[in-house]
Amino acid sequence: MARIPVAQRRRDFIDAAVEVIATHGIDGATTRRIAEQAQANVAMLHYCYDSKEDLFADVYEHIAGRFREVIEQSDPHTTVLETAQSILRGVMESYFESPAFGATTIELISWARRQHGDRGIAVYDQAMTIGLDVLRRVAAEEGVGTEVVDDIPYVIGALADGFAINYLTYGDRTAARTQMEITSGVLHSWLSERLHVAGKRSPRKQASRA
Amino acid sequence: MARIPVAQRRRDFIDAAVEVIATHGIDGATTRRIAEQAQANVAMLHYCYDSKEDLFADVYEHIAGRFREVIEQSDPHTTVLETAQSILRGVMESYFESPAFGATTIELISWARRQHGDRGIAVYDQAMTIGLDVLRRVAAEEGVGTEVVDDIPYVIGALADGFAINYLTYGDRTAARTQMEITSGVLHSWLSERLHVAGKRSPRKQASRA
Amino acid sequence: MARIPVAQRRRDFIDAAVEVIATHGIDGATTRRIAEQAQANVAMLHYCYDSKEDLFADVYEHIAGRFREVIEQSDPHTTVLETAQSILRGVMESYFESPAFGATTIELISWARRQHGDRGIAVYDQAMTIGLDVLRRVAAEEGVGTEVVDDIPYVIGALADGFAINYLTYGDRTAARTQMEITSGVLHSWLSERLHVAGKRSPRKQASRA
Amino acid sequence: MARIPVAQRRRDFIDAAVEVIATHGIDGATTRRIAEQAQANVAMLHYCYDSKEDLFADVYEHIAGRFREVIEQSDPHTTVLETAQSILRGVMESYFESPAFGATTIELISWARRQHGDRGIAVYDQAMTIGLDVLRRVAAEEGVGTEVVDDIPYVIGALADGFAINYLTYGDRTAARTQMEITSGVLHSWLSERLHVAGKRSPRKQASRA
DNA sequence: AATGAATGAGGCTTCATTCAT
DNA sequence: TATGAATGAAGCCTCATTCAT
Repeated sequence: MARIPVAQRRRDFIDAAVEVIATHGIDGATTRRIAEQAQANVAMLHYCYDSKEDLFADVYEHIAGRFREVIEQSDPHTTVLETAQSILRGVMESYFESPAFGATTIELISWARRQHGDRGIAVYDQAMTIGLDVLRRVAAEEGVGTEVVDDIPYVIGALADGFAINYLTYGDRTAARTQMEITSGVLHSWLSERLHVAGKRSPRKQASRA
Repeated sequence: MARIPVAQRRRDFIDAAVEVIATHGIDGATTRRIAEQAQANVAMLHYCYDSKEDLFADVYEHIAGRFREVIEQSDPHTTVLETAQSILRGVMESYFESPAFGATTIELISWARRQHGDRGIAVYDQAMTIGLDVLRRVAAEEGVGTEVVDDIPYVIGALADGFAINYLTYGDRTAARTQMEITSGVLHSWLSERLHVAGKRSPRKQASRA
Repeated sequence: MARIPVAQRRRDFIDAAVEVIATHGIDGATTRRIAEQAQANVAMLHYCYDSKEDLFADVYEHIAGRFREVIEQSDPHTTVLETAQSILRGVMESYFESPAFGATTIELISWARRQHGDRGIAVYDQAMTIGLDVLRRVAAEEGVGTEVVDDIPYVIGALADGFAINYLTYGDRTAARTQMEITSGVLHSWLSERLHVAGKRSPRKQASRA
Repeated sequence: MARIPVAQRRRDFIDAAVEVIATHGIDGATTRRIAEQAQANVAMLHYCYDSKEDLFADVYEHIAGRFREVIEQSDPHTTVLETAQSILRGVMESYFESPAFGATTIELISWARRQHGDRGIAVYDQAMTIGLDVLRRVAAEEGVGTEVVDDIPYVIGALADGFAINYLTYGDRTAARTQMEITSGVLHSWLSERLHVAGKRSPRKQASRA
């Protein structure tokens, strides 16, 4: 009935897919359910996307895009510590704001690993690389050796993923708020110590601490 | 075929399921594949388990059991810091030793959240509770206020889960070894600081630091 | 797009259909593919033809028309033997020149038999009748009894169809050239003998030889 | 219900497929229709065959097998002429006896050409080769140069295919009987002349006549 | 005359599960 | 205890066709 251009329809399907994946998981995200959620026909889905996998790839890009936004918005901060904190908080907040987004992210990571080995890594890597770039830029301005920041993206990622799994399992917003604080504190402790140690040495050449 | 008692058969199916879930994901873990991996018949599977879901529930318990073992083995340590470190390391090592175990865990967490909201929480909670008990016991012996350790299980869980996702995505053992060190270091920094702060105050009443 | 009159569009669709049927077979000849080949829109096809079946009926007529042309071009020859040879050769040459034409013919014969029992017969019959007319005219001029030629169209048809199937299966042009000679020789042998026998008898009443 | 072993079921499906292909053509031979004809379930079909294509491949072999039988039964005849006639008649009779067999053969030839280029050729070739072997053996016993028979299989094949198409189009058994006689006569005329010419030369070294 | 968007029907295939032996 | 055979439901996808512009 309502004649909607394909571009818009695609966006609808992506949103619908995020919702359905979050609720039913990757394997429960059937074309039927997604079409229903998008108030469309199963045939329509295949009019917009050649295959279900194509749709998922777009969902994947969509999710990755939101990560990029979150990370890049943390640019203006001045110190490495503040920037890292800002990125971690941004990511956790976006999980917090939209549990569907978080759940879908976790589901897609598994999906990507199985279906597209390299592709899954690529997007994950991309997020890491962008974070690293931001941090290095800040480090340079701060006069800190850029190698100091190399491990930070991994720690941020691990903490954020860990927070997400916990939040999604319990679904408790109050507890999640507290855990965001704790998680943030964990990053703060580690990074403060790390930067302090690095500061004592010559800013060049610094080995990663175990 | 050799007549195998049901109990043994069940164990075979659980092991087979772990392997298949790790390789093909939850959705790729079909009854056929699991039966094949267990060198059994599809009908046999339904002779041992009423439904696929029942089998998965058992798999879930099995995984939880292994976590319990890992945690409880960390009991003998004397300080809170050492105990926490030991638990985290133990969990990460078990992921590292058997990627199938790690992958299956991640898959099952999502599955449990969807299929058995409460049940998923129950098992997760159980692991947390056991960890907390161990830590409290140690804290009491160490003469530290037991509330200090309340947040530790969450942090250990988040760090371990984050490590697991990263490791499973990249599948790089060398990088994983390094990341185990980093992750361990993160816990150390946070916990040292936390315990130090707690020590300066009166051992009673201690707020979580933001 | 350029505004093309329906009549021209129809011709384009027919040509496109011939090409697509030859390549993908009757069942692979989808509206999409045909429209694509005709550089048109799927909806356009249904603007020109009410249904896919209608289009195929037109394709069928088109093919039949080409047969008529081939047969009628053999008119000027003077003896029955020469005329029959000319028709057979003409048909085989047209298969040889355009394998798409041959393949489509074979495909459509099956289609017509299934879809339009009578219609399929009609077109086949038409070609036979035209051939028969031509041969009778020549026979009359040659002073031979016209009944002698009654079976010739069937033999020509059978030999031509047999040649076509073989050629389309192997797709070997060199072999096909040789087989055209052989096929031609077969007709020659049979017809010479038949005409010789008929000549010896009274030109009236002649039984088909077993 | 009726618990039938897979081997038997497979045979049922093959028979059903022959029937359905004959009636609805290759493209009309859907799994549903075939299962229905075999009084089975669509899922049952996939229990016996991994895919529809696998079933068709078996149908193909089945058809080819019947051809082999027909050809090999013509072995005992003593002269090349009689043997060739016997083979041609045998093939035509089998078409005549079971129009479904004939129609399916024609349909499968197209299918094989499209789906399995080489495989289609292989079976066609096989039939030709077997025919050639039989003829050569007879020729040797008859003291005729074996090269004389090289073109005979092609001619038999072409005549038989041509007969089949005609018969299947008209479906007229009375006419078909007559046409079998005519077709047989065509082969007789050609072969007699050919053998006569070959006989006049030295029985060794003989070029194929155009 | 032309074309993007829409859809119900049906294609093949796989699934978890049950039945009969 | 064990296992071949059976099946309804549902998976993804493509088709011919129509609608609205």
